[in-house]
Amino acid sequence: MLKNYFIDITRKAIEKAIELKELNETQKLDFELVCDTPKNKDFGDFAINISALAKTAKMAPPLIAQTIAKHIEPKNFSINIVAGFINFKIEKEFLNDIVVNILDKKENYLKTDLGHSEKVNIEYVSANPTGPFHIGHGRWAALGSALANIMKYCNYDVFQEFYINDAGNQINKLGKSLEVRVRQLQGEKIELEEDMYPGEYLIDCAKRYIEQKSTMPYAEFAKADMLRLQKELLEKFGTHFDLFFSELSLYKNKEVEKCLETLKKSGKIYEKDGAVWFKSSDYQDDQDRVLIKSDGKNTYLTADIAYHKNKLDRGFERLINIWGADHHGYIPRMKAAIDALGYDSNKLEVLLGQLVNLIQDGEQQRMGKRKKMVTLDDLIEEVGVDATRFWMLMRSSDTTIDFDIDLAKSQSDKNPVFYVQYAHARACSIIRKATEKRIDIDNKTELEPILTKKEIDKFNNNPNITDMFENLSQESYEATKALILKMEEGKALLANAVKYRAPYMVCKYLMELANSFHHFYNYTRVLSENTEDSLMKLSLVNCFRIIMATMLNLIGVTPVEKM
RNA sequence: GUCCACGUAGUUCAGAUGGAUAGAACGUCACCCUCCUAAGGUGAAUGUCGGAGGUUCGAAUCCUCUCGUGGACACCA
Repeated sequence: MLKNYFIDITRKAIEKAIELKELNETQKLDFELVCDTPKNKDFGDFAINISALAKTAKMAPPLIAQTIAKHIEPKNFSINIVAGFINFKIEKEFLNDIVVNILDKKENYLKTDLGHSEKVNIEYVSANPTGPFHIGHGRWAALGSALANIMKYCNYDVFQEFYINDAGNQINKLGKSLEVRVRQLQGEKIELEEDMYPGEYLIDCAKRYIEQKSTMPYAEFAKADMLRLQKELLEKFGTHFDLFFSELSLYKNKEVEKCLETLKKSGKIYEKDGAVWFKSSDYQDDQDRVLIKSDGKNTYLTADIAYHKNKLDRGFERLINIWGADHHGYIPRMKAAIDALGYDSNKLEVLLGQLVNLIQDGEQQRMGKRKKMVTLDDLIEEVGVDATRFWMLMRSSDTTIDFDIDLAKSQSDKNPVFYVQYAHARACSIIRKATEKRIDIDNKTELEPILTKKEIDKFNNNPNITDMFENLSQESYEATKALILKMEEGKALLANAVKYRAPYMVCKYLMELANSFHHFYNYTRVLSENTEDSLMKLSLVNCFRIIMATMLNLIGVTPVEKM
C-alpha cells in the first residue's frame, strides 16, 4: 500500500535524524505516523504530519520537516514541505506499477491477509419463524452477508449462521393463530384472540394447509412454512447461511441442561423466590438474571447461553453477533455467562445496528410487527435487491436509517446505487466497443474493430502505460492519476472496512471510485485510431472494471454490464 | 430516574489514534454531447459542527456540565 510505503521511508528518515542528534531531545518516535491525502492537491498526493515531534525536538514544525526530508531520497516522487507536513508527489512510474499489479492479480488485487484464517462465526437475522421479515431484518441480512464476504476476502474463515427461535411460547401462539385461520376458511365463525398473530400471511399459510390436506399439528406446519418462506427470501436477497441452528435442538440434545450444570459448577447460580438466578452482577452486568422461572420453564437467555457455548465448543475463535440496538442491554449478561462458563468473553463481539424507519408519502412509520407493516418482501419487490442492499449498507450501522421508499424506488439519478452501477456499465461498454465492428457514419461502410482480443490479451500480459501519460492534457493526466490512486486506495479501505466491521465504508468508496471514473471518462477519449494509445487506456478501464466488480460483488450488488 | 447511541449545509449523511481552507450526495443556479452510455462531467451558492465551559501549539474529534432525539432498563422472546 502506497501510504505505508511513505510512512516507512519517513520513519526511517526520522530515525536517522534522531541518530544524528538533529532533533535535540527527541529520543525515539513515540507516536504513530499517519499518511493522509492532502485536501489541497497542489501540495502533493500524500502527506505526513510530523508536528507532534515539536514537543521533544523544541523546534518549529517546518524546520523539523526539512531536517527529516533531508534523509529521504526521492525516487519517482518529489517532496514539498508546507508547515509541519511532508508532502509527496508521485510520478508516473508509480501509477504504472499499480496498473501492472491490478492486471496481474485481477479480482485478488484488493486482498490482504488480515484474518490469518481465524475461524469466525457470524450470526445474524435470527428471527422468530412466526412471520415474514420486516425491513429491519433486511438491514441485518445485508450487513451480515456483506461483512461475511469482505472478511472471507481478507482471509477469515467465516461461517454464517442463523439462530431459529423456535422453542418459545410464540410457536404455540402461531399454531393457535393458524388454527383459527384454517377454521375461518372452512366456514366457521371464529375470531382471532387478542394475543394472536393478526397478519394476513397466515391466511395464505392456512390455504396451503388445506390444499395439502396436512395432518401436521398447526404449530409444526406454520413453523415449517414460515421458515421455508424466510429461507427463500434470504436466498433471493443474496444472503447465504451455512447453518440454520434450531433453538429447539438445544433442548432435544439436552444441551440446555448440560450448560446449566456447567454454570452451577461456576458457583454463580442461586435460588430465590422459587426461581433460579445467574449472578451476572459479579461480572459487568448491573443486575442478576433469571435462568429458570418459578413456573419451571427456562428463559430465553438460558437457551441462548447454551447456544453460545455450542458455538464456542465448535471451535470458533471469534463470535460476531448482529443485533438490533434494542438488545444492547443484553450484551453484558451474555458476556458474563461466557466468562462464567470458563470461556473468554472477548471472543464475543456484538454489532449493534440501529433500526430502520420507513418513510412513505413523506410520513414516518415505525418499524414493527403491525398489521399493515411493510415486509422485506414488499420492499424488494418495489425497489429491487440491488438498491435495497445498497441502501441498507450505505449508512454506518449506528445511524438510524430513514428508508424513503419513494426515493429508493424512483430509479433515477437520485439513487446512488445507479450512479455506481452506471460507472461499471460504462466501462463494460467501452471494453465491448473496442472489439466490435464500427459503422463509418459518412460512408456508411463497415470498419474493422479498433482492437482485437489478441492484441488486448497480449498487452495485458505485459502492460506498460508510462508512454500514455506523455500525450495527455493536464486535466486528463490529473483525472487519470486520481483514478489510479483511488483504485490503489481500495486495498487499505477494504482492510479498514473489515477492521471496523463497517461495510458502509465500501459503499462510500464505490461512490468515490465511480466519481473518479466518470471524471476520467469526461476528459479522456479511450478508443481511437492509435492502437497503442487505445491499448494503454483500455487497460486502465479494465483495471477499473475489475476493482469495481470485485467491490460490488463483496457487498452483494450486481455489477451490471449494460444499462 | 439510571444506562447506551446519536445531534455536522435546506435534506440524508461522511469526517475511525486531535492537524492544512470542515467534505459528499440530493435539492437550487449557470455551463459541457458531430465522437467510447448526458443514468455523466465542470463551476457557483450554502455551515454559530446542538449550547456552555475546560484540556493544548491546535478540538467536529478528548473531558465536564447542559439541551434535544431515539433506544434499553421482565420470572417476554
